[in-house]
Amino acid sequence: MNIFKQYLNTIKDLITKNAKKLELVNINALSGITIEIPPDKFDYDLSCNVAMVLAKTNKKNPELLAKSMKDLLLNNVKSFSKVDIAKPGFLNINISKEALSQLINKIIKEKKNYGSNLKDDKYNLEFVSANPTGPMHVGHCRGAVFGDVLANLLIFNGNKVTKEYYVNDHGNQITNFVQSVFLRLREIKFNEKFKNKKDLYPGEYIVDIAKKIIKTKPKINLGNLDDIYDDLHKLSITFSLDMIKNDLKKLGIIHDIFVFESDLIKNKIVEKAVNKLKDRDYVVEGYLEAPKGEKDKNWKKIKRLIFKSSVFGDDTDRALQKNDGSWTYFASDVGYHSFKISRKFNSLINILGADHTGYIKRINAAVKALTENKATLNCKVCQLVKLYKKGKPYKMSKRSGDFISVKDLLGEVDKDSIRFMMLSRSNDVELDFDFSKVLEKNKDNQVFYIQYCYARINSLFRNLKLNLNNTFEVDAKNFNLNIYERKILRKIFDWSKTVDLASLKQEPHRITFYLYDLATLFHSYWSKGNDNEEFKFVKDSKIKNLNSLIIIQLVAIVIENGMKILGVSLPIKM
RNA sequence: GCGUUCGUAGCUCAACUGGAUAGAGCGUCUGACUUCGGAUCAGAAGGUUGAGGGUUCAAAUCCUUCCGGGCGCACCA
Repeated sequence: MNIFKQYLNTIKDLITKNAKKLELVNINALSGITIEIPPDKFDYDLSCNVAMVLAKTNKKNPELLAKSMKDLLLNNVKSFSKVDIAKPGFLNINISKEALSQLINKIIKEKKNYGSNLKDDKYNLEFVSANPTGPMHVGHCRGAVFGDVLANLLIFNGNKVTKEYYVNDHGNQITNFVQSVFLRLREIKFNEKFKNKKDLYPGEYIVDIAKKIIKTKPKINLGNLDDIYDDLHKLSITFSLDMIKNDLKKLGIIHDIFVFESDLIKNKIVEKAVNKLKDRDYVVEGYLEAPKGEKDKNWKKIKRLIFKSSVFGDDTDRALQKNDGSWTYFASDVGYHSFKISRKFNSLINILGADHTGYIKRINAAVKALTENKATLNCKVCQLVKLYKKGKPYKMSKRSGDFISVKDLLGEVDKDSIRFMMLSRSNDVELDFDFSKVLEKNKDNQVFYIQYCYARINSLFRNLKLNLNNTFEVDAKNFNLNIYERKILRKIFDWSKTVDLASLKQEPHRITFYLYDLATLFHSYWSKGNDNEEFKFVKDSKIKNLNSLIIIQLVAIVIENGMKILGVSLPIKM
């Protein structure tokens, strides 16, 4: 249930039907009208800009138009008890008591689904996709949480989502990785000291992988890498990926599908995708210009397949083949995206780290070329995370090189706090994460603040010996809400809109901000009873007004729904 | 240099894809509570939304030119 959409349609219909009466010639602009909660200082439930929008296209005075609309609304919409006009031409509306009680009953009925807008799209969401050459670090962590929560959000809003991880298990870096594992194996078996050469992976986690390989295949023949390469490749990737999966699991993240680059190549999916582009005349065999700026020693002028991505707005055309004729990373990714497209999603989403911004145009171009501009690919970029401890930059890395691993982070902070903090900023802004703050139990700590709000509600129900999960009916006869309850109720109505907007813009951080605001309203109301007897809602261990209790229950319902989307736990006692 | 992204209160950030007097938190200054209605609450001060120009009833938001920070600019992944 979304009351904004509901009443927006009511108003639109009414105005369309009465266009003549209102002397409106042009009502095309109706698509631009919105309904929202008015600013805090106005004591109204809804606010609509319709008069201002239509005044423009019909060359009318907005305030006069608003006046005639006001009468129209009051005479025709039963649920509106009051309509006023504010300065430039806003219509401010109050909903009648009867309608409000019905709306509340509806929300309580919907409960766990309240806020969902019952969309029905099929999304493909690719996220994390960290190279299996090493452990996950903090940079991956933000994208991981972002992707997972975005998936939860879209699912909550009614959609189907496939969560995918693309495993780059092919190419030079992987060859180097497997070679590093091989050398570590020899180190263990033959006591050959591992010498760190350029391009090899020195990290100690390679030793762990080697140890696991020896455990599963004690008799592995370490004479020559080439002889065992395929086997060793498979084992190394499996164990390395296990390490990543394990970190993800601790963060509460589980992917539906892992797609392996090597499989795409083996099964000719890359080749077929490139052929498709060839058929459409987006591929040429030719020469690329030498890269400008720094001179690249390895650069050779060789005839190769090139994708004309500049046709679709990319800065330059992109190579599909390397010097040796094998596919580039980009070519594989074209194959991967063609594989995604073949599975008929309405929308593809890629979550990328900030260092991949430059890649977006290229892959977008590929998707456009593959689908004749039909499919939509949306690349969301997560900016950097900077870690702090007590205000000082946090640099700790026991064994993973010069970055902080997720494992290190999980040793310092719990999963709930990490998840919440990763969404405490919009994704396109850098994030400072001071995790000493997250360990405090006060207002500084937003997770705590929201959890505490929920715990308080539970404590109230406990004291009243009532079950929070019970369904209560609004007492419509005595329906009088005080100003704090009205504010809370309006915020509750806003929940479905927040969910919808966050889904539409693919911005899960809106959920965290919303929940914090709701918690603030609640805490404020709660403490009113300290100053003023009138606002105490319990007397002699009994609830004074059932409607107050229901408002509070609504808060609990929305917090439950919201925290479930975030994947953050909600203790009933703290 | 090119691309991209951001620039909002002393600090960290919001702002419903153009709406009303631009909102929170931290910090500062006041006050309430002295404890399971508990780890909070109330109030005050704090702004030319980086700068200029444009579009309109209405701009932090759109266009444009600058200034400044991040990221990227492979046949790597």
